Amino acid sequence: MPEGHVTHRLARTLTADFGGRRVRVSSPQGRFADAAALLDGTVCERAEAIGKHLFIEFAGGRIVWIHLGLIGKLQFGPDEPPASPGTLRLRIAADGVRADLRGPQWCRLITADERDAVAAASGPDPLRADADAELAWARLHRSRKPIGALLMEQSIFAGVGNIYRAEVLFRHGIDPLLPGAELGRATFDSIWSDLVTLMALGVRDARIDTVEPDHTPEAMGRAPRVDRHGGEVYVYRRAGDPCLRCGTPVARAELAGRHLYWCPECQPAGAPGGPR
DNA sequence: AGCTCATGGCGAG
DNA sequence: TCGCCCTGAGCTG
Repeated sequence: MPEGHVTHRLARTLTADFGGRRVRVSSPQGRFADAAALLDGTVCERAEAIGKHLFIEFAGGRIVWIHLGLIGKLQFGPDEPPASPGTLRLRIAADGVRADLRGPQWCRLITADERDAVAAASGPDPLRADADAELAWARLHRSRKPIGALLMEQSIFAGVGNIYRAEVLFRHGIDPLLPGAELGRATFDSIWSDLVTLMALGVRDARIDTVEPDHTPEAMGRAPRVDRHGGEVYVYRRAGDPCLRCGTPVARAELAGRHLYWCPECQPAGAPGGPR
């Protein structure tokens, strides 16, 4: 479920549904039972996202820190008995609405100080107004690691995940293996501003769409193909498919422990990228 | 019914 | 760099 657009959207929905309300909190699975008992019947103040971290603040300075990891989900629905309580880590409910958390990487009760420490360790988040892009540039500019790996580092681009990494590199014609130190300032600026735009659209639409109108399968005379993550993309999980710009088969390789997808023609070795 | 994979990240080696 | 954790969908048999 999770790149940064998901956590930001969840924070918004949590605040809208529960902010300022007295809530019921439970952990049918039992793995968060002590904390749930402490929070049950208290007021949920608001929720906030920093990159892929989600913080739900309750009265009394108690904060639930959630990281969904690769498979975690937070789903909303009417307040009715859970279908499979055995996997339900956390439920928050009020006024007939519920939020159900399953399979998170972390779900812990923390203090404001601990939340601040997580925030301090996080790099700038393109979805936050307080993001300092200069910090990302400084860290990236100093590194010999490939830009395709740096884009996955949460201390540089908080909230960016495997889909945005592949798509933003494609959109700017950048060789994923280009070392960060060899990336020009103008290319960095175009990456950053593109992430700001794309991720904000992701929050709005609850899906990742990256394909420009003149490259859509319709415009290119090809069969449409929407990935099961829900959006229309250039290269992510499209290995072997013809590139939507040039027709060259999309390539796939492992980088930073995850599958990376790119077009060998549009992003040739050594390509420094730049605005397109 | 079982296996693999997934928008992630940690700790051990 | 690898193994591991969490859950569920989409395959294969």
